Amino acid sequence: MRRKSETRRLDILRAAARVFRRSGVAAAGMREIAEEADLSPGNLYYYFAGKDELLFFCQDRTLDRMLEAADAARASTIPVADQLRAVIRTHLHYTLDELEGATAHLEIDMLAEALRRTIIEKRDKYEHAVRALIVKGAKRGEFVSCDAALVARAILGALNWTARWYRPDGVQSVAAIAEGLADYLVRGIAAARKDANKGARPPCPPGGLSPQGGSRPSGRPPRGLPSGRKSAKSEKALIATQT
Amino acid sequence: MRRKSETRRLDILRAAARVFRRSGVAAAGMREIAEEADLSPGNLYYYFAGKDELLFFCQDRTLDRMLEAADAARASTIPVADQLRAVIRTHLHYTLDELEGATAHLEIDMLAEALRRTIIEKRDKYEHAVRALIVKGAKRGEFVSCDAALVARAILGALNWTARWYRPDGVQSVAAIAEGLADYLVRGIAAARKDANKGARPPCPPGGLSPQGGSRPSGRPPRGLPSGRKSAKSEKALIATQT
DNA sequence: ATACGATTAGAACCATGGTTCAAAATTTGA
DNA sequence: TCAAATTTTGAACCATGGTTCTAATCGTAT
Repeated sequence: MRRKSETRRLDILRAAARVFRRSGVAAAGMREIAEEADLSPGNLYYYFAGKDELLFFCQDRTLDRMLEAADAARASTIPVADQLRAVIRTHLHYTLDELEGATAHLEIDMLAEALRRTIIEKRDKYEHAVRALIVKGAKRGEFVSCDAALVARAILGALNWTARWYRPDGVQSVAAIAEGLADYLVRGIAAARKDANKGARPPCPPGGLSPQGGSRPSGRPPRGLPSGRKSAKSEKALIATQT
Repeated sequence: MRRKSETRRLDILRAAARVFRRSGVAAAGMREIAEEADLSPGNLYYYFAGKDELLFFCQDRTLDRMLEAADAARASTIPVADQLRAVIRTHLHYTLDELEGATAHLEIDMLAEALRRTIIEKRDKYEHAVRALIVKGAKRGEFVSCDAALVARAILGALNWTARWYRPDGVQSVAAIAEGLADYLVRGIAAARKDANKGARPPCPPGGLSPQGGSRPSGRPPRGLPSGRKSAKSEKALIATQT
C-alpha cells in the first residue's frame, strides 16, 4: 500500500482542475479546492506541497495529453488537413469537456519560476507540433505556403479562447464547435480547392448564419463529475514527484 | 480650474493600462501602478475610487475605441474583406501597440459585478459588429456562408490571444502580424477565389515557411491606421463618474 | 487489545495587497 | 500676503488567502 494513495491524489487533481476552470486560477482558493475534493484545507497539504504544485500537475497533465494526441495525429497516414482537424478536435475536448476538460494550462503566468520552465517547454513543444503539421501540409501541396508560426498561433489562439466563451449549457456541443472551428481554421490554409474533397470541405451546413443565443453573463458554469480515465504520462510525472 | 485635472487622470489611466498589460490585471498592484504613474499609493485614491474603477476605465476606453473603429469600417464602401481586414488591424493596434496598447479588457472576470455588466455589454456589441461584417460579406457573395457567430469568435480569439505571445522586441512588428493574421483569417471565409483580387489575396509573399517571418527595418513599429483621434465616449464616461 | 504509522481536521499564523486616514505640502483666490 | 481648497504623502488598517501546526482519528499488524 503506497503512501498517499495515487487515486486520492488524482481525485484531488481533478477537483482542482474543476475549480481552476470554474473560477479561474487566480480566484481559485485552496479552501474552495479542498471543499470540492471533499477534504479539509489542511489535509490538502498532506497530498500536495501547495497551490503551485497543484497547478503544475494540472497543467502538466493536460499538456501531456494534448501532446500525445498531436503526435498520434502526425504519425497517421490520413491527409494532413485531417490530421490538423483531429488535433483541433482533441484540443477542444481536453479544454472544454465537462468532465475531463481543464483550462489551467492557459494561465502559465501564475506559476513559480522553477515549475514554469517545464510547462513552457511543453507548451512550446505542442505549438511546434501544430506548426510542423502546417509545414508538412504546405510541402505536400495540401496547404498554401504561409507563415506557419503565425498561423499556428492563430489557430491555437482561436481554440484557447473558446474557454472564455464556451458554456456547457449553450446551444452548441463541444463536438459541433470543434467541427465548425476545424472547417474555418483549415480552410484558411487549404490549397486552391476544386471541391475535390481532399482536405477542405464545403463551408458549413447551409443552415449557417445562426445567431447563437444571447450574451452570456459571465456566470459560473455548473460543475462536472470526475471520471475514470487517466493519462499514462501524467501518472508517471505524478509519481515521480512523490516524496 | 476643474477639480481632479482630466489630463492627470488620463495619465494615470495610461500608466495603469501599461501595468495591467505588463503584469496582468491580477498581479498588478496599486503600489506598482502608483509608481508607474509617479505618485504615492495613497494619492491614487484621490483620483480613482479603487482598482476596480481603474480597471473599468481602462477596459471601457479600449472597447470604445475598437467599437468606433469597427463602426467606421462597416460604414465604408470598400469590399467587406477589406473592412474586416481594417478591423483586424485596428484591433491588434489597440491591443499590442507599445504606447497605446491595452489588454485589460481581456480579463473581464476581475471586475465587480456592477461594473462588469457595462463592459460585457460593450464587448458583446463589438463581437456583434464583427459578426455582422461576416454576414454582410456572405450576403454579398464575398464570403462563404458559414456560422458567423462561431467564426467571429474564432477571429477574435486569434486576435486576443496575441497578447499572450507578442513581445515588442520580437522579430515581427505589430503591423506585420496584423497583415499575416488578416490574410489567414479572411482567407478562411473568402468565397472561391479565382485570383480576381477581390477581397482575398495570394497566400503570402513567396518567401513563406520562414521560422519567424518577415524582416523589420528598425525602430518603432510603424503606426497603425487609426489616427490620433480620441474616443469622445470614453472621455465623457470619465467625466461622468467624476465626483 | 495495543501500538505505530497514515490520515484528517480545524484553528492559527502570516505575508500580501487593497484601502483608509490624518496631516503636511502646494496651489488658488481675494 | 493670508486663508481656503486642492493635492500629496506614507504609515497604518484590515480582509483575503496560502500555509503551518498540533492534536485527534483511523487502519492495520502483532
